[in-house]
Amino acid sequence: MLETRPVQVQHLKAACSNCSVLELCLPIGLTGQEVERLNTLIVQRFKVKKDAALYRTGDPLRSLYAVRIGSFKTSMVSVDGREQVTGFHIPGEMLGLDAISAEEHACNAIALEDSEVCPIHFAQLEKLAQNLPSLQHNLNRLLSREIVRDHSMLMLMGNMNSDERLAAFLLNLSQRFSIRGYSSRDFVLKMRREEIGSYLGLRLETICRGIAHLRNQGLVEIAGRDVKIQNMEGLKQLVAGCNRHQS
Amino acid sequence: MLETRPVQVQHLKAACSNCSVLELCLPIGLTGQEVERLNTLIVQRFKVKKDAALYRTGDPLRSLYAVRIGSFKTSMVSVDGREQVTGFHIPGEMLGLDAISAEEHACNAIALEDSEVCPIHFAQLEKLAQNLPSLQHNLNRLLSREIVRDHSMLMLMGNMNSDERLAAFLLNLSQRFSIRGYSSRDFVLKMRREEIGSYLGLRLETICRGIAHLRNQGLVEIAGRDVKIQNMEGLKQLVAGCNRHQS
DNA sequence: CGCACTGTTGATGTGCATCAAACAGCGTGG
DNA sequence: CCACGCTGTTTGATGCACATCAACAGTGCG
Repeated sequence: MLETRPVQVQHLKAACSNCSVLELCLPIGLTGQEVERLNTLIVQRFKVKKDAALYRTGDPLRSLYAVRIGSFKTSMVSVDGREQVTGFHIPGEMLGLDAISAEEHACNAIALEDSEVCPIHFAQLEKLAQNLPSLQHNLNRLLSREIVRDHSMLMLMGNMNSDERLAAFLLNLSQRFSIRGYSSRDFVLKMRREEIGSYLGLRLETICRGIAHLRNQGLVEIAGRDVKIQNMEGLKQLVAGCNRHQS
Repeated sequence: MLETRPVQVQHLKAACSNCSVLELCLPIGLTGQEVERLNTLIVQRFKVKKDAALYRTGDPLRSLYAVRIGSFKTSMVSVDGREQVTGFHIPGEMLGLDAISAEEHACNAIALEDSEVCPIHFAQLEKLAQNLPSLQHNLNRLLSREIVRDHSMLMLMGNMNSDERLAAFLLNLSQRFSIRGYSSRDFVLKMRREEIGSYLGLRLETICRGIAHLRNQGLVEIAGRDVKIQNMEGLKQLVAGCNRHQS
């Protein structure tokens, strides 16, 4: 399907090698034989119903999870019940990286729709990675990429106003859908306004108003959860002042 | 200086095995022999003058850096010049983890005072980690811990008011100094009010006012950059509603 | 169909940003 | 030695962006 696919994997049936999100998760850059070995880690994929938890804060780390189908939010909940959404995850993205630190999950992962994941047994993954340098390297990069992403979110929370945050959010989703092979201009939000708000450090009403602002500027057309981006460049300009740069 | 290639740990002069921050960085849990091998990665420690950059955004990743003496801030700068401080780093803490992702640094690291670091050549570290499972495990945990820390910051930015943020900041520093063997009630801020503000998503004036509030409540005594925590429990209660918990 | 959930829009309030001014510390040079 | 400028801190006055409160409309599911 893609040129990044390693050789002779077409007969593998159950895991990474015929997984549609192959190139986005751990196996990228591995040879067919190496993928085959990674394959052995994956006991069996499973489904998670909408609104069900894939894991919860404090659950012991058994596996990392690659999202195959559907989408998830990860969130922390304070003792007084306030939720902070820390991320949204679409197919091809990894869940559970924050659990490696203390060997227990540090957030909740909730399915935003009926979804399916590839569990990757972590202890076995670490063991296998000892013998597969490129697998280890990919895991390192995956962890580091999450750190970079979080730092961008801190920049957003610290320096952007509400409209800029919303624009940045939509652009980010757009890019990730694009990488996945979906339309970058036309997609569906699987999360509620309140969850977007929590993620961006805003109230749900502010999200609604931000949507209205972007619509009035002709940048997007958003009806309910259906998004059409009408002026990608305009959106980028809106966020432009806040991107990091050299020096 | 490329001095010794010693065989026994007690003879080592230049690296991990006699480093005062040994237990906090990568070598934790390694055997003496393993530390010796890690040792070979460290070409030579070096000093960074106050206000000088250890690295800058876009610099190629050569090494990770363990802070030995002094302190650093890491920050991203937007094209219109606004700075977002993404972290402060004291001795025993690692710098440069966000560079693994793209093999170039994603932020600036600036010394807050005259400081000293241990560079750890990353390519060699990865290679060595192939043969030292516990070293690889420590690196994984280090990366994951940074992710957990960033998620806590997102919670802070999304859900806490200015006084709570400041209290959380002081408590966090206090705990880290405590781990390092320094006083948890009595320490010096090496950064300016403006940098604290950037880190917490607030203006410097708001930091000053927050300090006044905490002082008026008898929680702390802060004069310039000298901090004395007078009511640790009170500070914790102030932040309490915002800590993550099970479920 | 009806009820619960989600989203939209308006009116009002407030926490923090912004603007402004004074002060403290500190090194420099007359 | 003090005068001076520079940087960093503190405190006050004012304004604004977003939160909060409230009413209502749209959506979907039992």
